[in-house]
Amino acid sequence: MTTTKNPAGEAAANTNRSSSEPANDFVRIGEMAKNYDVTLRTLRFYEDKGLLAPKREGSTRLYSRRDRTRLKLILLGRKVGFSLREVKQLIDLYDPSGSNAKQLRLVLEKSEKQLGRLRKQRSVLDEAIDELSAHMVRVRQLLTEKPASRSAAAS
Amino acid sequence: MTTTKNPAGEAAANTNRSSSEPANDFVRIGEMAKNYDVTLRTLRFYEDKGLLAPKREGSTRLYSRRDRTRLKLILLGRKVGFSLREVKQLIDLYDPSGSNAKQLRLVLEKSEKQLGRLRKQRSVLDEAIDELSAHMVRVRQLLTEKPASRSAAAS
DNA sequence: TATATCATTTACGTAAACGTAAGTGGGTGC
DNA sequence: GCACCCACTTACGTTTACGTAAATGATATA
Repeated sequence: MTTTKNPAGEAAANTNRSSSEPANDFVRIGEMAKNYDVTLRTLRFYEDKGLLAPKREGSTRLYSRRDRTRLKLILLGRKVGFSLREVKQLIDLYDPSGSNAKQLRLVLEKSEKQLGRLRKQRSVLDEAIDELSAHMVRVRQLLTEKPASRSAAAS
Repeated sequence: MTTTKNPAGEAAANTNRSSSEPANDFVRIGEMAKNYDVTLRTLRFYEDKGLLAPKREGSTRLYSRRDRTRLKLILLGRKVGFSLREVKQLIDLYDPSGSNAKQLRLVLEKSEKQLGRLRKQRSVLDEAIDELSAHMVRVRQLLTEKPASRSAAAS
């Protein structure tokens, strides 16, 4: 009995561990973390927030291909600036496997809004860059001028 | 004795209150907040953090022109993405009124670093925008195609 | 059997920049 | 003399996305 007790009679083709091929249908949390460059904490956190729901073998989490796809979506969502709450909403729409019609439209809507927010962020950023550059120009002038100048470096 | 007791014998040319001209040498926190569009809480918070140090008339804060200049700098710093801690460092450099030499250089250094961070942020943002746009394209395709398509909307 | 590795849960901690409530004081107008 | 407004202080609350113990369980290897 060195090869596990096979607790629930489930699919237990759990041969070698460090196979780098993601051909295994299920991976454990460690692999998952490595493959997607997130921490274990993050994966558990996402689960806690209802974003992931891997199956369990006893207490051990097993992530399926669907879970991996979901994680990819989550990470994409995060990358493009959605909060986890929003990501969850979007994923909850996607998931009911009936992603047929207005669900996609809703995703588009949200995406457009987010796109707007991103563009605005970019303009704010550009403004900041401009102002910082301008300020640097002023400081440089103070440096090259004779040190006989007064304050007046604000605005 | 309807015109105040003039508590400390200080300059008390405190004539009319709602003068919209910032010609008064000292303003109180309410004016300050209005003029720079910040909350009272913010001003007190900045003071608590050592970023501002208005003088007091009794317990009432009075902000001088220098204080206003400092606030402008603070807000500029915040706008270009410095943390309050960083802003404080920069201002503490500026202020010793001996802003002669390497202080300005240091300001420039920090500013260049920050500029780099801002540019990087922008590139991240641009990437996000691109990815979101790309994703939207895919979703739109799923919408225009006959609804006979399968999953595979990730990545 | 002892050890090492990977996993689990619970739960408090962190960072930034204030928001917000609660209770109080000072000065002014009527 | 009371109502108001503006201001003050103290101090806990908020938000997001995890980090970081701490204590324990399960599995594999030597």
